[in-house]
Amino acid sequence: MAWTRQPQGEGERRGYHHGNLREALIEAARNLIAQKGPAGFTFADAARSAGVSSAAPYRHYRDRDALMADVARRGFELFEEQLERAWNGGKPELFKAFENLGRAYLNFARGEPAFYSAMFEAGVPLDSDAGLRQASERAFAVLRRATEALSANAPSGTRPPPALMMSLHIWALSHGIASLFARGDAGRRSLPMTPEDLLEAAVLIYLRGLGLIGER
Amino acid sequence: MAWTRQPQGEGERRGYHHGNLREALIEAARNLIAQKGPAGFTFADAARSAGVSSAAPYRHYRDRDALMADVARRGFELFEEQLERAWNGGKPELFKAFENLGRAYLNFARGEPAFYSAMFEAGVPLDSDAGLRQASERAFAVLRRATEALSANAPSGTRPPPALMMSLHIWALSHGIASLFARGDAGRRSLPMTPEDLLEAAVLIYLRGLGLIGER
DNA sequence: TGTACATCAGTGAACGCGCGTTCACTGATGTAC
DNA sequence: TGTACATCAGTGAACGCGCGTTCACTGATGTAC
Repeated sequence: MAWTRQPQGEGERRGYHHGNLREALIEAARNLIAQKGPAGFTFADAARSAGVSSAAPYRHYRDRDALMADVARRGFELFEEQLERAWNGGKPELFKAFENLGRAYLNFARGEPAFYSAMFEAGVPLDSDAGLRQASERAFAVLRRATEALSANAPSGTRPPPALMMSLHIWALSHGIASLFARGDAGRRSLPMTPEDLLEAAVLIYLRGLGLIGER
Repeated sequence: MAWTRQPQGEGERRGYHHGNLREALIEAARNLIAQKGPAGFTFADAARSAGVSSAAPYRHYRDRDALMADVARRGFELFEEQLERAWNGGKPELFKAFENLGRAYLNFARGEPAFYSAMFEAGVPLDSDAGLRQASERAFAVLRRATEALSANAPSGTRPPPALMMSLHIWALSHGIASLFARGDAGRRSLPMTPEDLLEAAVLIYLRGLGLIGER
């Protein structure tokens, strides 16, 4: 295994140079946020948790905020990846793929509470970093493409609904349900059904309201 | 003005006893959060900002978390009040009142970013305090009553939709739009329309999907 | 209505601790020849 | 292929600062008689 420059195995002893400290700091922050909330770690904590001296992070980040912004960026990249995989180009069937997309949103909030709060709640300004904004936009673009496919597929005779508006509605709906009921941390509210069922029902009603699916 | 025990005017000089430190600490926290984000203040900050020594808050709160929980509780109380006033018992007309309710949700997120993040994003566990949970439930109950009125008003011949589910859908939708596009802090995303228009359109489509309003 | 006393809600000084940040340094890596 | 050197990414010691928390205290308020 010599084709990666610094194969940093879990148990391996590292030398003077860490080799992948940037990644390690993001990973450390992610764990600490998951344990203690978005406010629950310091720059020094992250260094300690990555196993380096408290001065080392300054080689990579200006301060804690810069690290947080990078955590958010990584979060959006993973988010996009998971949404993309769930949507899968609309296969095997448009509505089924759309449902998978919604589930992926909820799963992300549940499985990655640290990324989720860094991305949406920690108060990281989107324009603090160009890469962050782009990553965020790319994730939303997956949703946008999906609603475009649905809109283009509107029954003949009906006017196809505007895809941008649809995607914003679906985004807000998924986001609301994820934030209130599906998040994987202490802020989650309990619910007399699964978040997935709640979301699916809402989407069905919404699509019916648009005339994209028939009456019950 | 002697009927309140400690009329604590803005410019007035206070004596040894503050008289209303609890309120002042909540107010201080609210301002500090609004300025510097949910993580942006310390217990000592709050004391300083309220004009008391750093030991004084311990007479009222065990620690910062307890103060935050109380901020969230106050937030829910104000939220309930504003929602209730907007709904106004469904007057003058059900759908108009329902629209007002949605607008009040967005207005709260916009006008009270500090309360909003303490209530929904700061990671305060709802069951950290019984009063907090109740305040949260009372706010939601306003929404619940509104959807019940709408459901009870369903056109004859159609089966009235379940009000609980409706209220959860509307809540999630409002919350998603508020969190993503209407919040009054740095996390807000820009939008090619007003959040109000986006929400109104979504609600109309949703109600049409439920058969509560006719085709366009 | 006055007085004595208990209780309450503040003060301010003190403490230990860990954070953020800087600095001269050093070991490891990359590269020019 | 070796060697010299520049660059890079770490160390660890040091610092000042402010936070959280405790404590004995004290001034103000409430109340019993």
